[in-house]
Amino acid sequence: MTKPTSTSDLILDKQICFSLYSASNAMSRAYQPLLKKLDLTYLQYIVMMVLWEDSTMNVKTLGNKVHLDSGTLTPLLKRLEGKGLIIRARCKEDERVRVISLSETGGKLRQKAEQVPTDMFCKSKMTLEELNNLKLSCDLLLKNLATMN
Amino acid sequence: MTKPTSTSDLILDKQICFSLYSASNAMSRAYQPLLKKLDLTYLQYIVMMVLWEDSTMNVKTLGNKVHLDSGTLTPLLKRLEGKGLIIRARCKEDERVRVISLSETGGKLRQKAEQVPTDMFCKSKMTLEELNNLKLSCDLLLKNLATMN
DNA sequence: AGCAATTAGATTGCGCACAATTCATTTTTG
DNA sequence: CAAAAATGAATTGTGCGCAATCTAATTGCT
Repeated sequence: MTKPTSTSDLILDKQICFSLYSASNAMSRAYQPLLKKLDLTYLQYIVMMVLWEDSTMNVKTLGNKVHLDSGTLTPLLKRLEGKGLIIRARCKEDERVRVISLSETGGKLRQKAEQVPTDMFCKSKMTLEELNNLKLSCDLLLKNLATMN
Repeated sequence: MTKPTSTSDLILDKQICFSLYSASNAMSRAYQPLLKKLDLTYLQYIVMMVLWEDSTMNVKTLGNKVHLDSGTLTPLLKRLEGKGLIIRARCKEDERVRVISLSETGGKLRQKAEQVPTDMFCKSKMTLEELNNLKLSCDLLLKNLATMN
């Protein structure tokens, strides 16, 4: 992940991954004051966004969309259920499957979230080109790292 | 953080931050098999790297370098001390200050880590240009988000 | 000197991430 | 059709991140 074949690559300032990691943490921190108004964490916001697009979904499908597994999602979904934003039902045809769906309250929350992306765009102080390039790079890296062992 | 002024910006595929977040998670996951040989987590590896560059440092300075505070670092440093990789001393001149220094064992671990950056570079399957651009974008975003409230 | 303000770090509590395991329910197969 | 394999989700345990609070030591102020 660092320019190879120098005296040593174990130098913090050379670490692309560390930049990525720090930027991701900073991003999550920057979201927090905006999401506090919605009483959501960043990941909860992401999950709600998925459900605002498609209001019913099992845990597996959701996990594929957000690149996370039940170990992370199950407790998170229980919390969203506790807030009354989603309903965690069982699938009649296959009792193993947990069907997640948006509740009335959860649907209404969408309006309050509409301003969040614009606010974050302003906070970033970056141009659309820069941000789009960043997104393309991240998507490529994600894809390359996913198709491994 | 998303292209503004469309019907709705609350679409997962438009979310730059979600790409960043997912790439960061994937990166951390990809490091894990490499770092398992060193018995280090990703953040522990980063902290060790800082100490391999400069073997003695207080918690504050370390925190500034890795963009994290004592809430994260104190327990992590205790774990590294538990593994015998670092020493957590007190500063004689100012008893509040915790002086972190590399132990003999911690210093020796550097050799085993030398191959990690190259291995990660291969895993990324990206060019140096792409990675450098990604790093520049991340550093810029981090800087812009840091200089806020 | 004496007290307030500041500073460095530790602690607490919550919510992720994620590997590993477990459990229950299908599905496959001999 | 019964045993084995696979699947979807839940559980367990560890280690972050981070806000908020706390403690102890130092510095500033009068």
